[in-house]
Amino acid sequence: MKSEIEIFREFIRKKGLRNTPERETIIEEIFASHDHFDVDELYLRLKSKKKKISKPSIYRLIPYLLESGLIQEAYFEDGHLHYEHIYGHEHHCHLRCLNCGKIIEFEEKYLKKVENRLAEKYDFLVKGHKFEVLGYCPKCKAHI
Amino acid sequence: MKSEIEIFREFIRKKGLRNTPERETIIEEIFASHDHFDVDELYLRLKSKKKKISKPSIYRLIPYLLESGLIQEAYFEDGHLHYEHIYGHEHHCHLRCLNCGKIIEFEEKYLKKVENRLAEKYDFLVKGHKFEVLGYCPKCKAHI
DNA sequence: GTTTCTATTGTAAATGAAATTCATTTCTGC
DNA sequence: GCAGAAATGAATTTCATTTACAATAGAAAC
Ligand SMILES: [Mn+2]
Ligand SMILES: [Mn+2]
Ligand SMILES: [Zn+2]
Ligand SMILES: [Zn+2]
Repeated sequence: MKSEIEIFREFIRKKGLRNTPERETIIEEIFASHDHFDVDELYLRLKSKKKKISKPSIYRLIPYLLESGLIQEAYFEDGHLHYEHIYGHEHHCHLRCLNCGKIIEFEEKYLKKVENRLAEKYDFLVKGHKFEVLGYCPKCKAHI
Repeated sequence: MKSEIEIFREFIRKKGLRNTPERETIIEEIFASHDHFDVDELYLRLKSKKKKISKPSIYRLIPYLLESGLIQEAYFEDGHLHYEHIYGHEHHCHLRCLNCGKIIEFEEKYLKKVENRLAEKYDFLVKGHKFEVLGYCPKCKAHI
């Protein structure tokens, strides 16, 4: 299986664009962890490792990572978007704590059937779904 | 069944807050239509009806409408939040066109069972869920 | 290797949604 | 009416994201 960076290099070449050390650095940092991420947090992680990457470079890269199928938008929280890896990851849903943001991932195969039923019923070309269950985690529910 | 405005008056009184003509005007406008809405669109609707309500008054009212159970966040699209009525509405999910924003609402009773299973398995206090199916509507899928 | 073309970069400025400040107004209970 | 507290609108601020622009640097052609 190809690595994320190989997928990206191929994608960027096919589009007739250019790869750069900055892009490789950002991608390396994103995929060094398996966690969800947001732009600011990623920027600070790079900064703390003395990698001088500007925020616009991150913002400009994200649409390409989305288009190449390496990441997707996971959820909108605290006023900004959070992303997650998808290349090489099984599709999954999120159980999210409304207080502390804790995320638990789970599978729910039935939803694929719902997609198919809707596609037929409403003549939609269905591309996917997002299923989020919201609530309070064990720690937080005690204090609310 | 109580009207939305009655629910709101009761809520605001119980909190020891005050109702105002501005709030009544905003609430009247929100519930005059059954559609989803966002702040800017609501502001413009009020403006076009010569109702001089400031945007901050709308932004300040929304947390109370959420807290009182009259509305909820529906989805994040085009850089801002969209809301929907919930008081007197059956819970439902959304099929959304990624191109034109068209929304189709549908029911999926099975998801309540998923909630219960997760609550037990992960010791969460579950408050609800969001299930969005994304794709392209009949009109848009022809042009993509 | 050099040239040439143009995508990418970082800095700075601009946007736009949402929140906040503050002086003024308006409720509400006494 | 009066006092105290809450709400208002205009203006300002904040913060995420985007854009402008001049300098830089891939990469393809020579
Ligand atoms: Mn995830
Ligand atoms: Mn709806
Ligand atoms: Zn929590
Ligand atoms: Zn459409």
